[in-house]
Amino acid sequence: MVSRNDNASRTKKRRSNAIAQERKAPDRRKQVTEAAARSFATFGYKGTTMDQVAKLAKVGKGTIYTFYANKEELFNEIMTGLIRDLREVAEETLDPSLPFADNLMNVLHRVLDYRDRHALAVKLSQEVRDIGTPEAKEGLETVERAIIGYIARHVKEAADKGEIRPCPPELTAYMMLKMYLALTAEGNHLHEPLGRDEVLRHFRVYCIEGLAVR
Amino acid sequence: MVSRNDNASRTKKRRSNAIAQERKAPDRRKQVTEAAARSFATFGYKGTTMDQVAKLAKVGKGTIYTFYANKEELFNEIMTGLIRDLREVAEETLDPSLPFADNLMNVLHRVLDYRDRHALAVKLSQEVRDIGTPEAKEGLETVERAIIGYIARHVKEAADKGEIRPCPPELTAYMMLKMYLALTAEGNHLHEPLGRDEVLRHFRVYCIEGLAVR
DNA sequence: CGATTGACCAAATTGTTATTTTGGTCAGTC
DNA sequence: GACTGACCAAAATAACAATTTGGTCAATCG
Repeated sequence: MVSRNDNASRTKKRRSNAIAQERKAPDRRKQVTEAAARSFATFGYKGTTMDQVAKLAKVGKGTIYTFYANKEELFNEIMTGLIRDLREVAEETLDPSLPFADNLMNVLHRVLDYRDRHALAVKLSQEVRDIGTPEAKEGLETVERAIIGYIARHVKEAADKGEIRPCPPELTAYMMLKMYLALTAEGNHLHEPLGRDEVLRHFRVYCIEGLAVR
Repeated sequence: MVSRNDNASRTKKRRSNAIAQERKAPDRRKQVTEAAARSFATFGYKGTTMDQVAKLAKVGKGTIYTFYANKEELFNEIMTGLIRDLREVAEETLDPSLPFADNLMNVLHRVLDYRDRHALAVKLSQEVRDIGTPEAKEGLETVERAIIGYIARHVKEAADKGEIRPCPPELTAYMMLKMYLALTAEGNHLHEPLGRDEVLRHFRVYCIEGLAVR
């Protein structure tokens, strides 16, 4: 449990002037983090060994532990990065002058393009399904909560502005995520995998406009 | 695989005039089937042993095999019964003179009351989640397909009549089922378990009316 | 005589022990 | 002092023994 690396992950010191990072001086931390991201996305949490990460990062195993106290912390960093990336995509797509529904569709549109970004989530879902790795499960739930929280804030805002009907924001965000997953999940033999445009079109109908004729 | 019981499940012969079933003459088949239904709902597929069923049914183990060739066939009968019951509830609730949306809500209303009828499905879902019993998984998928097929027929009909927007019936039915499960699934710590009325109210919004203001 | 039963058996499951793999450390190298 | 990889305890896996379970059928019963 305890180790000399209690504060390892918060290593801020990057001495040797930050600007002259130009050539050489391989950034160990980046190597490790990227190798880990690739490995987790390819082999899942269990399937990723620290030796594996070290080899992929072309780094001695001990080096990993100068940045991350243990495997779980390394995994957390990767998952946090996923959340950060998603939020970033959303943030730079959102246009406050547009209606909620348009923003929703635009963000969806962009997120759907990051198939590789999904690779991690897909692999982890499969891992949870097949062997139920607790760490993978918890990681995914953290991402879900983050996404739901993010959507919920915007739903509440839109509801307050009268752009959409009044509705419980959290539950609505939850339903949106579920619909998104139902439409995109390929591990489902109940319906064919849908193309990006179909996903968008159907999401609009089921979520925004409703089935009722008007 | 093969056995003397190839046609066991299709035992139709119930000699000794069918009417005088009044007293005595314990109906072995019924005993077995009901005991199995109770056992599967309580202990799941794996947790149910043939000895257990025999004891519950107060019947020798061999007797079970005069009606069902094996455990899987017995399980199938139970699952088929569940589908039949659900369809029956729907059928006797449906009123052709009412709009699609009203019928949908009415059926939902009635189905939500059969908590005990859900017990089997709930137990099997849990079993699939926890230990992934393939038979349980397949059984649930059969039920899902039946429900989706049933809903899809009515969706298509309603769409043809112009009662709802045009939409792919199968996919729409699939989404409806997913929404229902998302709203009712209690194994979900992402949101509180909803009461019957809340489920109904939200289902109407998310599925029929949509979030858009009109 | 056909319906019913429970001891019986092969196969699958579970419990147990031996072997290997893996997360994490740290003395030594560069 | 950043970095490494042989090293170790603990966890995972494989190999094997003991138990349980699905399914059978000769014997029994009504």
